[in-house]
Amino acid sequence: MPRDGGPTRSAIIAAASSLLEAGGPDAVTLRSVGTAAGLSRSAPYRHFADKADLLAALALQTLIDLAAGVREAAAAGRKDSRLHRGCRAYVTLATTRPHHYQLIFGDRPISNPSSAIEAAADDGIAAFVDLVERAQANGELGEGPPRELATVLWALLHGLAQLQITGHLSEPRTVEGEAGLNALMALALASLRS
Amino acid sequence: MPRDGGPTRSAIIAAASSLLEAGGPDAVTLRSVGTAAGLSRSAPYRHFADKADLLAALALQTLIDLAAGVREAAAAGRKDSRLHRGCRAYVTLATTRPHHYQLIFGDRPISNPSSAIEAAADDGIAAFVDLVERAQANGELGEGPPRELATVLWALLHGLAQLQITGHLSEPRTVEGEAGLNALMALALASLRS
DNA sequence: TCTCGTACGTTGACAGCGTCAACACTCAAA
DNA sequence: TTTGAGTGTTGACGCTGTCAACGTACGAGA
Repeated sequence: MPRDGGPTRSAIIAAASSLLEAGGPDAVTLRSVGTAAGLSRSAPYRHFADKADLLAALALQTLIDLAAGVREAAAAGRKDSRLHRGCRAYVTLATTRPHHYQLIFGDRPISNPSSAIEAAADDGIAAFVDLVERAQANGELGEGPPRELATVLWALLHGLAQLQITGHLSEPRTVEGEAGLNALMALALASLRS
Repeated sequence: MPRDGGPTRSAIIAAASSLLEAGGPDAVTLRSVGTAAGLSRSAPYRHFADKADLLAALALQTLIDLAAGVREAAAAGRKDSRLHRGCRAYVTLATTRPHHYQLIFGDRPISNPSSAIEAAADDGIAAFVDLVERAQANGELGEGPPRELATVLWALLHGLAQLQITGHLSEPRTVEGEAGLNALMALALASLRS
């Protein structure tokens, strides 16, 4: 019976997170997670229903961090527009921790699509809606229903990020490296100007 | 030592494909694939280096089918523009066989990113470049480098498809069902008009 | 103070998995 | 006829997720 925010539970998630970042999904076994958290192999079962449940918790955390990162980057700095800063932050966060990001969009359905995950995804969309509305207000984006436009924006950024993560953007196809990815994003935003 | 196009190899791929479509990635074990192909459990090892290699072959086939489907839909019918038909075909193909589609963008890197996969991805981009160039010619899309615009278009469609597959598009967030998805796509294309 | 239930952690065990080694058969080329 | 490559089989291995059984610490109620 999982207690909500116990320190052991957090330690387990942190251990899984480190293993995932360092070695990819294959490195995350319940045994290695237990060991890395200073526990023994099936201790995670006291805090998570199964492995999928643990990974879902990690995906949830990633989703929350992503939305927070977008808001933060949009609010801070003044080099270019809020819209650009927010979008760049999303793609950068995704490509910097590719395995975490892939967790959110992996094939195996998130075992507990409960309130928490739903709320986090809603919050992510809300961050994009905010970007869109402000961009529309200052003429950076054309008219249109903000919620739907925000979804399109999310899809676009997600597509770019994942194409990059999976290596489908490399030369000789289109672009190279982070600079190329940013250029592509700028082109996309410019095209959306309408 | 895998022979190129042997019938047994094709049977193994077909068996894996059926299992994947019917039961998702967890249903695809080398044992079940062997059995479904009328062979025994480690027969696939005569035709594929390992499981990842088999799945890569399936991903390759999916990528090829995808590009062909887009070209075909773009060429046939006259209800709306080539651009719309091609884009709708991509999203429909992706969401109709979600597990296959997810194979292409899964976390585990494709083991043999060899000429074949590269060529298939290149060909997919080429199909989108063609759509973009024709759309630019008749004013449906604004100016801009076709190759880069095609990549943006691919990213957008991929994002929409995968958001849909993973359930992130359902109400109460944005849209519901295939009709909603198509509406979203139309909105995106209209926004790209520039 | 004693008791007891609950949350937490451990070890032992199991079936299923990917994988490889050893072996067997088939059949075209020498 | 021999041979070698290609193709298939079974046995066995270590690793994995998972569960049952067991131990322990500790706060609440008698």
